[in-house]
Parts: sequence; structure tokens; C-alpha cells
Amino acid sequence: MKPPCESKCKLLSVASRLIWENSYGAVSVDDICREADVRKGTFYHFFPSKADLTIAAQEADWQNLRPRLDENFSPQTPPLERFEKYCESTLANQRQKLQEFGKVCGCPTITLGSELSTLNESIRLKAVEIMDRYLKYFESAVRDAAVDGLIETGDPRVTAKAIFAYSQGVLLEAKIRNDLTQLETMQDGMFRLLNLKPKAECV
Amino acid sequence: MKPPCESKCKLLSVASRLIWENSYGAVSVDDICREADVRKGTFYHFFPSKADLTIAAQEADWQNLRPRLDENFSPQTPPLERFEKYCESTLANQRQKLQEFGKVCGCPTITLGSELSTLNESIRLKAVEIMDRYLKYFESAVRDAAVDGLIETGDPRVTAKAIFAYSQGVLLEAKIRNDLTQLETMQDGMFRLLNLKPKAECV
DNA sequence: CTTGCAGTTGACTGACCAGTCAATATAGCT
DNA sequence: AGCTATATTGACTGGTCAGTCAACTGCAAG
Repeated sequence: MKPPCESKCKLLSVASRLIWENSYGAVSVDDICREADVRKGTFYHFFPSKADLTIAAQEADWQNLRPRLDENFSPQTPPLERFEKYCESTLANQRQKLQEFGKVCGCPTITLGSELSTLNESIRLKAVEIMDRYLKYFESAVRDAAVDGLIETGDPRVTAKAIFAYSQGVLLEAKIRNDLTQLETMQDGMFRLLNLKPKAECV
Repeated sequence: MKPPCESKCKLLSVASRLIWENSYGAVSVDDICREADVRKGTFYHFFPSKADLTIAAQEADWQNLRPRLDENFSPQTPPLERFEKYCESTLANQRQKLQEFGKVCGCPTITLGSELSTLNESIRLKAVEIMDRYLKYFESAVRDAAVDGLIETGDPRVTAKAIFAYSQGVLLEAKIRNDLTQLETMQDGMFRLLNLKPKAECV
């Protein structure tokens, strides 16, 4: 028998990758099993359904991503610089995927949420949960920027949501156009949405 | 025999609606035929494949949408007001769909493009084509606003792309959250992205 | 009246779908 | 060694998938 978790972990990572590269609907349980080199019975030993595996894979993705976000949005970093770092690491991530897979794949969570929001309530809720986790980083950065007097104040949550929506829109555009150029200048739009005070010469 | 185009048009409108409400992957040719009350042979008499029907349905959707956009973005309307009108009509459209279907469905083109950008090149290209048509409205409104001295100038195309990406991000967020509240304040973010001159008291 | 043709039908194909299950294997524990 | 949990297998089900096809229909032009 393989070391504990090997089959389960392999299923999670293969599913995560295949769904990211293709779509939920286009990836079958058989596809996932084949690439994970695991038989179907094993799949259903660990996961009650394809949708449950998908939710677990989303959570695993988040856990893998979190250290990067914790670093980008560290309270040790000046607030505006956090957005800068986030834009850079997002671009780097998409660039790497493009290089190894040949296509811009966008954000796995939002792509999946978009495909299934009307079809599978538990997957939709998982996407919302992860979106809200992102939002915490954005919101605290906006709040810290306001405290530092860098931006015209307003409801930080509203501003954070606008910036997040914008970033997801840019990512989606990049995915559909299969072209990263707009992602390279994403920071400009974020700063406009922040309503930077004129005197602020940061960046 | 039915009047000419009846079967073909029914297939287009049913496909458009089903794919909008569900997803490309979740809607089968059989589903479309059943709801259009047309037999499968008829389907394949008019369309060589499911993907071809989908592309034709996207084009038909655009043709139906165009008069609304032409009105929203009429050069007769002051430039900033055009964005205002666009936000209002988009919100109204989503609200109506939510009321009759029970779920926020977002933008059909972008949702489809997001699902299939890595899987079907011709559908991806159709989505890009339609996105570029949207962009023309946005870009000319930005340019007109600059000429009127309402905004800090910059490359109008870049600004238009940012506003478009933002609007799509907000729509996507609304779809995934199944909640229209952020869509109600979309105009604020657009105006921030426009870099309105301080003196501009429009709106 | 007949010939042609776009539109329509329904039965068909073979592949694939998600999910099931009883049998088997292996690990750690006593 | 024997027991029990968990892990694994591979064959199986019934349904659905996209797409095919030969035959049929009714209209219109010659």
C-alpha cells in the first residue's frame, strides 16, 4: 500500500490542475483517475462525489496559495506596496502557467465559480468563501492606507470590493484573450480605484 | 412545414438561454432540442456541431443587445452620462433575469468565454470579438470625455479597457455571490477609473 | 405533373458519463 | 499470529453524450 494520503493528495492535485486547465464540465472522474494513476473505486473511497472532490481541491489550492498572500499582504509592508506585490506575484503566477501549459488560465476559484454558480450551490458557496478570504487582505490594506493618510477615505470595504472585482475582471480578460498585457498594468487601475491623494507620490 | 427559420431561430434562442442559465458543459444537444421542440436531425441540418450553434447564438445575442448599447452610448449623450446609462441598463437586465430565473446569470459572453477559453479556440475568438465591440463604445466615450476636458487624459484605450474589465469583474462577482448589491454602485468605480477632474461635478 | 430541394423525422451508433460494489490487499495494533 | 481499519481493485450499471443517416414531407419552380 502506498504511503498514507498519497492517492488522496494525488487526486486533489490532479483534479485541481485539470479543472484549472480545462473546466469542471470538461474533466471527467475517469480523466482525473487516469492522470492520478488511481482506480475509480479509490476515488469514491475518498470522495463521495466529483463535486465534493472539487470543493476539497479548492480548499487545498487556497492552503497552497495562502503563504504567498500572507507575504504580499504582510502588515510589515507599507499598504500601497502590498497591492504592488500582489500584482507582481499574480502576474508571475500566470506567466509561469502560460509558459508550462501554453494558455492563460486565470483564477481557478473565480473560473470555477463562474461556471457553476447557477448549477451547484455548495461549489458556489466555496467560491464565495474563498473570495471573502481574499477580501480580508484587500480590506485591511485599504484601511491601513487610509490611516496613513494616503487615500481619500470612504468605506474601506467598498473600496476593497471594487479593487478585488477589478483585479478579477483583468484576470478574466487575460484568460479569454489569452494575453497577459493588461495584467501587466493592473496596478494602475487599482491605484485609481483607491483614490490616491494627489500628494501621495508612492510608486 | 413550419414557416422558414422557425426551427433555426428557436434553436438559437433556446441554446442562448440554456447556456446562459447553466453552462456550455451542462447543456446537451438533447436538452436544447427538447426545449426547442425540434428533433436532433433538424439540429444537425442547421448547425454542424454544438460549438457552431453556440457561436451563432452568441452572435444573435449580440444583435439583440446592440440597440440597447447604441442608445446607452449614443454620441448625443454626454460622455459620462453614457456610462451611467450603461450601468443602469445592465443592472436592470440582471435584475429582470434574477426575477424570472431566480439566479444572477452575469454576462453570457464572458461566462462562456471563461468556461471555454482553453478548450475551444473558435468560441474563445468569438468572445474576444464581442468584447472588442463593447470596447468601442467605452473607448469613444472616454475619448469624448477627454475632449470635453472632464477627465485627466491618458491613453483612452487603456482607460476604456480598465473600465470594461472592472465592469466585468463586478458582474462576475454578482453572479458568483448571486447578489446584485455591488452592481448597484458600479458607476462609482467606473468614475474613479476615469480619473475625473476634481472640478467635474457631473453626476 | 414531376422534379428538386430545404426541412424534418426517429431510430441508431459507439463512446463516455458518474457512481456502485463485492472482493482483495496491506498496514498497524495486541 | 490474528484482528481490524483502511486502502485498493476492476468489473459493472444504467443513463447520457455528440453526432449520423436513410427515409420522408410538402412546397415551388419548370
